[in-house]
Amino acid sequence: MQVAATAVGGGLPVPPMEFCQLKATETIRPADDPHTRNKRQQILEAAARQFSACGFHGANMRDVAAAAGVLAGSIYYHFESKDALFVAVHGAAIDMMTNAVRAAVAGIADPWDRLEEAAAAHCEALNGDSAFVGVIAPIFPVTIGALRSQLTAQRDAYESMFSDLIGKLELEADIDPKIFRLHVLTALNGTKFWYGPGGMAPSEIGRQLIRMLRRRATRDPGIV
Amino acid sequence: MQVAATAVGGGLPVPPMEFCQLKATETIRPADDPHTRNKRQQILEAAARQFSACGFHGANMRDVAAAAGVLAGSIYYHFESKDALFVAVHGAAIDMMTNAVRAAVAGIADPWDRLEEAAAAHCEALNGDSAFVGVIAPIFPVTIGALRSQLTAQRDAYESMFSDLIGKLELEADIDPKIFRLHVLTALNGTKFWYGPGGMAPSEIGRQLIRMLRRRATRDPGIV
Amino acid sequence: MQVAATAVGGGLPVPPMEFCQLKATETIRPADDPHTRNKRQQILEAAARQFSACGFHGANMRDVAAAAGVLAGSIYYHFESKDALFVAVHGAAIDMMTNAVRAAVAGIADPWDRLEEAAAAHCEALNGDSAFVGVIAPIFPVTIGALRSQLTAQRDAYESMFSDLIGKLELEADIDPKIFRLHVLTALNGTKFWYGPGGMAPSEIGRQLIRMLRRRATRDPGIV
Amino acid sequence: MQVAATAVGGGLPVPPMEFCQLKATETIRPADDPHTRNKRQQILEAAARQFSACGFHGANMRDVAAAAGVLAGSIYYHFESKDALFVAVHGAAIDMMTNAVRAAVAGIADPWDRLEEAAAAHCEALNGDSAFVGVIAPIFPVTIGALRSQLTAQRDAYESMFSDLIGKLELEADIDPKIFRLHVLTALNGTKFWYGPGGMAPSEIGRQLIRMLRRRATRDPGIV
DNA sequence: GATGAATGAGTTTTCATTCAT
DNA sequence: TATGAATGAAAACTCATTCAT
Repeated sequence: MQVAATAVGGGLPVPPMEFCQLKATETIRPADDPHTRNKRQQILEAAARQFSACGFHGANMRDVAAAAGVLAGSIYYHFESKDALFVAVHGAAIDMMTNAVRAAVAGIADPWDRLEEAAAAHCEALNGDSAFVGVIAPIFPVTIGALRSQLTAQRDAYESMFSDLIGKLELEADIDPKIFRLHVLTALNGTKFWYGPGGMAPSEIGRQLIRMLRRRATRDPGIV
Repeated sequence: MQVAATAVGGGLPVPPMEFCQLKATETIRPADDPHTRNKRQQILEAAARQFSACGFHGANMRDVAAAAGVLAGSIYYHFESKDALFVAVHGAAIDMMTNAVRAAVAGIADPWDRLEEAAAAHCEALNGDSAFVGVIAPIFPVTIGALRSQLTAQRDAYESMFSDLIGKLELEADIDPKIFRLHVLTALNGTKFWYGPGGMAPSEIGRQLIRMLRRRATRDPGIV
Repeated sequence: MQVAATAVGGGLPVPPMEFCQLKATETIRPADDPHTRNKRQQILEAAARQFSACGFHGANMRDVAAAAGVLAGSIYYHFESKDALFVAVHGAAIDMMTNAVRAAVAGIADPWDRLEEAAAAHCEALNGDSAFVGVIAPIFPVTIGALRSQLTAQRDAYESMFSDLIGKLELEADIDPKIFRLHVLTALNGTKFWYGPGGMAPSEIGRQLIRMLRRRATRDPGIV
Repeated sequence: MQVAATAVGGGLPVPPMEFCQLKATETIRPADDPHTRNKRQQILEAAARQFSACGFHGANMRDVAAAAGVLAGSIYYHFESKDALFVAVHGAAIDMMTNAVRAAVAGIADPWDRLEEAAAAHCEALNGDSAFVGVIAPIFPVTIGALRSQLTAQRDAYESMFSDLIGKLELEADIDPKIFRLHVLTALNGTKFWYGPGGMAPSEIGRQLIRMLRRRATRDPGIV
């Protein structure tokens, strides 16, 4: 199931609020759904959707529970607290993206090609069919102090992959690789706010970003 | 007073939570402060800081009030609701940024130079000394449905400036100007999540982004 | 209004549970009651009754609120938390007892007489018409760690009055004054569990305890 | 394992909360422990410790279960409800104390000596090495209505032993035997709130109370 | 006998909002 | 204009209890 923002007014659109407004019951999957592995997983997925759509503070446990087909109290059998649930979702999302990116770059040699594949995979995971990983992007600013260190730790390993990828590029002397990496990642994450179905495919959007940054001189020095 | 995120762990850092943890009283300016223009303005500024730091749902009226040196109930004389307060802050921020960008590009002819100045101004306003406009970036995902249309309307005029700026560029054929614009704006806004004092200046960070994207062929065709 | 335990079965009775079972509405005093000083005081009194009757964990904020004629949320305007409310009640109770005991011993010279008056006052305050001070006795065992230090501090001053009173007695050599004080105070507090109207007056019960302990040899050596 | 209150600040100390703060797992005895008789007994003991330390409302089934090495649901195979569990613990405690007191006074003739031995035994059982009987004292005030009659019934037999013991004393005419008994029992129970290891032994504390009350005239008229 | 998973009513607490003064 | 006090709905979380396995 895919929930995506539709660009409104042609500009940088405000993000999708569908879940926040959706009656929780509409998103309940029946217990016998073949895709249902177990309750913990269902809760994790429901939480991913709610956090994705509403942010940490905007999401509430009752809606998560309803979306997972359980009562609010039942979540606490599986997760210690809202914080812990968020950390679990975030960790799972990071894991998925790590796997996706790793698989995407495997067997590719050219540094710019590797980065392009990584960006495509990141964007695809973030906006693709599962959209489980939506938490990655939007919750940044509503994260509370207590969660910071845990989330940072989870992200570090993921982002070091991009550091490595970018470290292999031959960037112009006036480009700081760290600034480069941060701009790339935030632009990629930013797609969560404006991507909508019907337009360019997520992976292609990711690719475009890297192509914009790829200097012709580097890419195809002979012609220039 | 400036509150900025410090990059933690070398990766994409979680954003600054200083305001959320600051005792409200510490941010109260005495009513006779020479900088105090009036209560409405003070509330607006306090709200900008809180919304910036905590997001829409994470911020609360009592802290805004305390930071403005009034009681919670008093806000309602000046603003109809939390939503209205947010829209007012957002509108004021957009106005400031519009002015800043307009002033920055005035008198500059080259399209890429114009974009670079615009990006520098955007970044400076977002992360600079006043940082009033912080609301622009982080609260996207926690915005509730009822606010969407109002916020979108406020943004449209601002973003059309960037549309115009980018429309003047001679982009490669395989680059979609709309995707280009969205990537630029989200990357620029993303600086809110990782910029910290002590590193590169905000305006230089904005400039770097455009320089990364500026094709040598386009910028300086004679040499290539 | 007085709520007291009635001894059941002739033994050490379990304490009164009337308040726990009473419908909250039955204890609401109308807002125009002449005895009503203000809401904070009313909440304090209602809390004293609930904590007295049910203990710290057994009492709940909703019942306290209802008994004070406000909604549960309103309590938090006056008190930061349940803990803080309890500490406030406890402190007020200690103050009342301190005053009562101080007044009772004023102008009396004989050490045993002074202790007897103090015991009478303590018992009277604990079980008398107001019974506000009921918290003193029963909540001991349900006190949570975080409250311990605050409650202990409040008690120390009060109990040092008894230390002083007892220090003036000429106790037999084999009687430890500290053990003596602790036995006296717990016995006095214990009356909260078994005192009931219709029997001996509280002050007389307190007096009896001291008389039981007062050695004839000490009191009236000439006759023996 | 013994958990006792340490007097804090020199006054009537708030009671021990060690168990409430102890991680449940730390108190689990492995199932093959030679001291383990059976699960029911383990649950009873764990419950005694929790109720003792936290009171009826403050104790919770999950901690009792963890301390007994079972899951919360499993308790319900052995006991119908939390109330029933409490009644069982209370009954067992009363039985132990009854046996202890009966054994202590056996073969002793002098009424005051008999009472002194009974008090020593009561205090020893309450604060001694096993301290299983801790429930006796502190939960009084948090007992809920439904339990009253059952608890009272269990206590009656125990307390009638003290009635008998006291009935044999030749008390002064102005001392009411019932008041005397109640003061003695509550003072004895009160030791639970202030006794701590390192000071006087529990049995000696009990003895001291009786010695304080034992009139020299009555005890040893010839000498005086 | 025991467990894992859930329940649902209840807990304390928060917070946007109102309103008489 | 601003405040002190209150509201009431909703939040996160707890906990005794149930029940199929």
